[in-house]
Amino acid sequence: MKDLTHTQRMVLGFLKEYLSKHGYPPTIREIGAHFGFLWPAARGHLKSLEKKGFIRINPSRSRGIEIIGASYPERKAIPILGRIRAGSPEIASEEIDGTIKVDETLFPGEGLFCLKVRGESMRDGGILDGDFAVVRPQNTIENGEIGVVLIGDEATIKRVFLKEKKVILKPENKEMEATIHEPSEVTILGRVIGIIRSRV
Amino acid sequence: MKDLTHTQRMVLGFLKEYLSKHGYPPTIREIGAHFGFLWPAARGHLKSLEKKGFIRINPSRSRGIEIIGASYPERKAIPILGRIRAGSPEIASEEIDGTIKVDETLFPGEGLFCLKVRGESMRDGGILDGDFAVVRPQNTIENGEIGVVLIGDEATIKRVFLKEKKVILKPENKEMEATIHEPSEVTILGRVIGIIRSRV
DNA sequence: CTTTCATATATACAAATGTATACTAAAAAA
DNA sequence: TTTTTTAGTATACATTTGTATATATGAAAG
Repeated sequence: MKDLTHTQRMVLGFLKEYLSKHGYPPTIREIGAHFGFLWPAARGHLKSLEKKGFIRINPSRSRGIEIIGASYPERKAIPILGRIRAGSPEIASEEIDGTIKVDETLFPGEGLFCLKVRGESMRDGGILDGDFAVVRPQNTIENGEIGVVLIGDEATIKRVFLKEKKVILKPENKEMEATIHEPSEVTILGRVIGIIRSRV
Repeated sequence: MKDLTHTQRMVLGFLKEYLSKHGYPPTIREIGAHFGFLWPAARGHLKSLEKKGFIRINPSRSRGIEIIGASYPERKAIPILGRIRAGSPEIASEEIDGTIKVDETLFPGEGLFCLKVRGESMRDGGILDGDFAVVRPQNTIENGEIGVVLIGDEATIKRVFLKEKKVILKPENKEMEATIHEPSEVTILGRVIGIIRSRV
């Protein structure tokens, strides 16, 4: 996607702000008035934004500006799992401790779930005790990614390496040692695609 | 809140559907056309919906229909600021790079904003490059909390200590040194109350 | 050096859109 | 019964709003 000029970025910012404030987009004249220039100039910026793919202008419709990608982000509730039952890919409702609602755009994908992080084992990787880890369920994982792994009955978050047919689970903490496992011992539940921390 | 008639409920439903589909509300004529009756009838329904408190009609504004309550349910958009202008407590629209929508319950408070973290200075505190820091604006900060501080023209995130009438800004990174400032040199913009990280 | 693009003013015009009023009719409320 | 609310049709009008074009300047690109 092409770069925006300063003015174009400002106009796009105003569009988003106006939209979230009023629930409908501004008119071309309102945009011009906000920035202090005459409105035909605003139209030029809108045309540029459309050409660069940031917005869509519906011809002849008043306020017919759609912000592409962010128009009306579908919000989804991500369930927070207190415990993970061995071998169950689907989420049982009794395991849901609550939900967190976040932008679809921020964490895309289906079937996401959250885990509350316990312990300091991933501290050096920027994952602290009490954080919520956003997990995308998947059966395999790329070498070196942070995954949610089930060992026996317990789910842990570790950086996962695959080496010589062994699974190496490496904590991001200098005081802790990596553990080596047979592939049959561990089950990959998913990849950590995000962290949400609240320290209110 | 008063009950709606069948037609009114239908109209309200269409409003929500149209809004989520297009990103902007329908015109009165579009509402009428959708239901097959002439548009002045639709205006009557809108007036009723407004009187009963379900929508707000902005006079003389095209598509100026706001759905009260239901449209933006218990969710707030937190603006992402690209840069922070010195000395301006209020948020200028040209500085908004986008928004993140999260639960009110997760990050309560008014006037929150987000900053995209740059650099490794808070790495050991679990704040990584590229994270979004959720900031609650406030003028003072408790000793040892993580704050957003303006030095000159630049905003940085540091752990803030107040000691012997000096302000100590301590990076959470063993390779970096704390800096000591006169209180007049620094402006406390807010406290970091959360972190959102997306590594999709 | 010429062309293009970004930015902006100024103006004319057509289309879209909201406002208002008159009228009818059935159902609900007083 | 009488009045109010709901639900329409029909029409006129003013305002809002988008479209288009001519003009100009400075910066960037070729």
